[in-house]
Amino acid sequence: MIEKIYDPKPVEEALIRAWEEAKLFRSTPRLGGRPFTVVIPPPNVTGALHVGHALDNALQDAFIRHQRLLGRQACWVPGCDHGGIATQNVMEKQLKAEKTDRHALGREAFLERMQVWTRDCKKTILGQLRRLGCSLDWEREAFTMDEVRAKAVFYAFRTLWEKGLIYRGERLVNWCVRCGTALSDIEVEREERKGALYHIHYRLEGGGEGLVVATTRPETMFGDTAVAVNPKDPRWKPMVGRKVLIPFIDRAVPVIADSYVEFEFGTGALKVTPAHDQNDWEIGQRHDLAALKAIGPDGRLTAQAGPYEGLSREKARDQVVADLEARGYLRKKEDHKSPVGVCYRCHSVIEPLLSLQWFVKQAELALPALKALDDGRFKIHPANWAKPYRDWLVNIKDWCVSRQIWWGHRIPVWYRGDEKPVVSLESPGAGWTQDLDVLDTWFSSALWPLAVFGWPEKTPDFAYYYPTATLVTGYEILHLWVARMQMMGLAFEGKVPFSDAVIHGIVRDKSGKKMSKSLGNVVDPLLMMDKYGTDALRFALLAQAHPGKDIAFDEQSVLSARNFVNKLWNSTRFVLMNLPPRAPDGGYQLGQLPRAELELADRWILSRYQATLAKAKTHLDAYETAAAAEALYAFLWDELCAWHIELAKARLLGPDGARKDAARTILVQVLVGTLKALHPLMPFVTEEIYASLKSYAGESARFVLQGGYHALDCDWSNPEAEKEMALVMAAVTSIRSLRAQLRVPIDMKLAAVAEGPFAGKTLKTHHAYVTLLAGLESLEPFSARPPRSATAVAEGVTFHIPLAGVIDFAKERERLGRELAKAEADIAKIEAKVKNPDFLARAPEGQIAEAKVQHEAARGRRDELRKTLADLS
RNA sequence: GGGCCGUUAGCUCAGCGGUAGAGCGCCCGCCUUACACGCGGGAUGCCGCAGGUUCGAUCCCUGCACGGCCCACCA
Repeated sequence: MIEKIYDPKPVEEALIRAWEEAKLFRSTPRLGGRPFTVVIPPPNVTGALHVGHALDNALQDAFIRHQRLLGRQACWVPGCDHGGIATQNVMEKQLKAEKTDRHALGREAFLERMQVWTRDCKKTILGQLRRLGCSLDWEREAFTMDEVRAKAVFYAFRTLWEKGLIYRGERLVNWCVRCGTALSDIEVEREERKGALYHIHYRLEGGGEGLVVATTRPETMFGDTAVAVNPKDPRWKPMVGRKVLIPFIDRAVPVIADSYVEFEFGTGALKVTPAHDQNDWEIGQRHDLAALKAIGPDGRLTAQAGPYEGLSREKARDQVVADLEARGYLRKKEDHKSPVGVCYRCHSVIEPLLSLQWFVKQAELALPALKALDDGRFKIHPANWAKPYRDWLVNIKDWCVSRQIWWGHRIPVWYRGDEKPVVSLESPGAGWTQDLDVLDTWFSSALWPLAVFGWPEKTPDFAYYYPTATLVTGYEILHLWVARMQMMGLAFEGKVPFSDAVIHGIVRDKSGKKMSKSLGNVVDPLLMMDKYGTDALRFALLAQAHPGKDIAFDEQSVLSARNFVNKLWNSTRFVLMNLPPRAPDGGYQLGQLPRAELELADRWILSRYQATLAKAKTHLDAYETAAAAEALYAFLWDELCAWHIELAKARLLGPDGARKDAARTILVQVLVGTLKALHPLMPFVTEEIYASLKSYAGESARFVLQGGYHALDCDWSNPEAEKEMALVMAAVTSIRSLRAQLRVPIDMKLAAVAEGPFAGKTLKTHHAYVTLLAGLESLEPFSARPPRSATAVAEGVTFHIPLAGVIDFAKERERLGRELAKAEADIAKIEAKVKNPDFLARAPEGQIAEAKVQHEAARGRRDELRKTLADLS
């Protein structure tokens, strides 16, 4: 450990191996205390991990390590999700590149290929999680489609079926033409697309003017089974009850009255296509209309469309519009923007399609989840996500769970002729055929916290680890996944599957845009780790992960974090350089310090140290990594390194003895304590450093996690020392500022004279601090102002530094002028308060007293500056 | 249409009732032996707009504007 620069790669590799060999993250059921259990949001086996995963898992790892350091038994379960449509799409792309497709391959062969792909992909993903430093219990690896999970899925399906909560029926569903499958409502995203509103003339049956409907989807008109108008619309009232003819095919449909229709929109007349529009479907239900399919599952027009049969939706629209126009049916075409549903996996436009699907009834399942939220058994962090979560549960609709793809859990229902279907994992016997569909991938995901512990078997693991503690995930799957886990967990076991959900934001690119392959703005976490080290990437992400907020990811932040890692490394290097080769028996302990005799820098840093550890703990308890990171960063860099280490140097370089040992003790203890506090955020460098420091701290644990957080031997908080040190710091800064602004070379040692109300005490006790840090040669109490001197005014103390022949006094006057202006601005602000009778009458006493002190101080400062300026003129 | 979040230094973002903060960037000076992945110093802000509450508001309340996200059946 002597390199000037920390080299992460070899350290990380060695530690990953060491942790795993020591089974450091292994958890088994044991007596006493509830464990802190977390299940990983299983990444889809679609490829490699992205920065979003890095954030999600870094957060979980931070929380898990934090709990372990607090002494809690913790368990973090790894695994992957088979990822249904998403994964099948990846494979289909591969096949396409090979100029073939899944149908040519056949179901069996296709699934075999999927298995091979899955195996490789899991390996990649879990390897990446290892590299990220994730303290997962590797022996618990689970997969949503492995044998144990398949049993859970079957059991869940059967139980819901038996309770009458699963049914099969022909409904209007969201159909993705490209993926060739139905989707649930929440798998449909809305996108604003430019289109047109077409005004189309429908003639009256038997002659007559008829009416004009307005539609964005003329190609669906072959599926029309009515035209609807508002019952209160005087324009169309006479038409109600008559019949109009669909252009080209001349099929007659009734004009009906339904209050769903808006007066103002379009022409006030709506063509009703129950088989291809949700609203039309509902109107159809109310009026007992037939649902005619004009578009098939392949996205092409059906025989209903007569001459247009076989055309794709898109081509049909163009053709129909052209023909309408040619034949004089098109009365008007206006630009129209409307939100259309698109597939969340492939972004092609969703076709509402009438088809036979499996559904899970939701209303009944949602109630316990609502109750758990309302009575606080389930908490969402940050809390503002609770409302959208709640609203969704309240307005929940039945969940379409069947998918017309191959990759997934096959629906365990078997059919034979007209017999009643049988729910079974295996074939019930000869002649039975299984349902061709598979279950929505989110069905198995919803069971994840149950299934990873062997449920529905009553395993010891399940008894011990379920329910879990905290779930960490992004807000984009709050409904898709979080809500469904709550529903399932409560439905099957009567307990919330996790008591807390931590909802984080999305990692976006530098300019705030969502990362996507097509935009080419994706950040590869592996590349970041290669360049800057894992700790740097983790720290950069965690330091920006404010609850629920998106992160605009800039590589610069990783570089800053890398610098911070190096800062920690070098402070350790410095401390080690100043320690004897071998640690004393029992190490350096704070308890051995002569408390009463500690010098200011020590009392101060211990006070700050204690406050910082408390702050970091509070923030991590509340899942706020950014605030914890900031507190530790500021403490280590701006307090420990910038001031305390500088002040300790004198003693460390001096003769052996009690003073040196005190300095060593404090440095060792504070550094080890800080490093442990940082460990959840950056496990590698802290582990590495701990190994070389622990003996000096009198610790024998092999790894940080085994040692637990540093416990303080007593209360080191010391407001007086903090106040006094602030004075020293202000004094040093003011002299440094003077030097810098007047270009006094750093190696030129200055002789100074100090005066002021606190000067006596400050000088006497802390003479050495100011002398050392401000580059003074001598510092004498004020007896008389030396002639031709520059002046540094800090709060409560004024330094006069003779500099005749060194500096330009015109410049000094200028500088003092700036200082004076600042002082006067301060006074003005404070006076506005102190001279306000209302403030004096109504503000709390402490505030008034404080303001008066500030006022006095500022005035003293101003007077000092004025006097000095006068002397120089 | 409903809801949520944001609007603070050039950029990215903290702070959320008592004289405006960080990181990066910028300017000046330093290889001062832990660290140039560093050290010292400096500049920069109508804290979105308008009202209100308060002795006092960047912070609380109400409107408004702009941006983003989620939900939603105007074809």
